[in-house]
Amino acid sequence: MPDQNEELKRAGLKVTLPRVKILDILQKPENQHISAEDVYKVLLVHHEEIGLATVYRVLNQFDDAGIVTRHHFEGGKSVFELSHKVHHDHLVCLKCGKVVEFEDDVIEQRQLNIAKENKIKLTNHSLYLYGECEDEVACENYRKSHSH
Amino acid sequence: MPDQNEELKRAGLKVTLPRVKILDILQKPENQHISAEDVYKVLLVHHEEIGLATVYRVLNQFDDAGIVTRHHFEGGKSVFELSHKVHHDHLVCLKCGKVVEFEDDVIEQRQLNIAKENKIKLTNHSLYLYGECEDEVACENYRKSHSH
DNA sequence: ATCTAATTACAAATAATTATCAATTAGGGG
DNA sequence: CCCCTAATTGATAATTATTTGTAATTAGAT
Repeated sequence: MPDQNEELKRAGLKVTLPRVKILDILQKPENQHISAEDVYKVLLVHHEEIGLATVYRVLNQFDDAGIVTRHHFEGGKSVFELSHKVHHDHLVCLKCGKVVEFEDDVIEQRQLNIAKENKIKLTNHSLYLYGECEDEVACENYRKSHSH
Repeated sequence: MPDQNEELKRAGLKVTLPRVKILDILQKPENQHISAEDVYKVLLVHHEEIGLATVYRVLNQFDDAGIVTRHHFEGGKSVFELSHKVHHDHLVCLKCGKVVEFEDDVIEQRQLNIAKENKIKLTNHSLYLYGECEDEVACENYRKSHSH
């Protein structure tokens, strides 16, 4: 019994094919930050007959259960990633779409200070850095190999 | 000739009633971070017969011209604010919707370092802190007076 | 005052996401 | 192991935020 199933049960969710399959997809390194639409596309490629509405529903359930985290990157649509134990922020290349995760204690601490100064209890935050790879060749290669 | 008109001309936009009116609304302190929908509602209150599509179009033109800045706060819809000369980030109370602008040189500097370490040239970033007012009475009052 | 390209209003289109609901299924109890 | 029921799913309609097409209107140069 893979511990994927355990994770679902812990969240009070029945172990169903759509949920296991979607969890599978999220686990793959190349899908670390993936949109609902793209999850759906991967399912199609695998010939899994799972509706788009189900994908959205399952991702929302995973978000509620803390299994995934939802991000609002530039461009309108949400992307999801498996929740990590440690908090981190994101650095995104706008040309190739590469996402680098980082964590900076100094920034975290300053944020707490700023919230405190303004008498607001911090519940969460979002920090996204956007830029362009300095190595253009690597950037272009990445873009090609990750275009859906 | 108010310098609002100058601002429009500088951007290569004709001085029309919808654009002047919308710029007017954005100027008001209570509308510093306002959605297209809410701009439209304010126009309705002022009995201005300006279509919602026009509001969106004008805000996009203002964004292109650098007159306003678009933000993607939590909750799906974009909000706009008049572009300030100095960069700043935002602290938002999720209960009353109050927005505090802040600027932190230490955070800015760390961001540059992180981008550099990852060989990405930073073009822009978004940092939003979300929390809840510690003064619940003030929070509730703010919410009431700003509910659209 | 005239003319033309820019702009507008309105309706219809689109994109992302959510709700509805009948049909199906996981998994506990017998 | 089978049955039952509540949970889940798929298909589709509905919603929300936003954009686009188009015919009519208007700002501002000539």
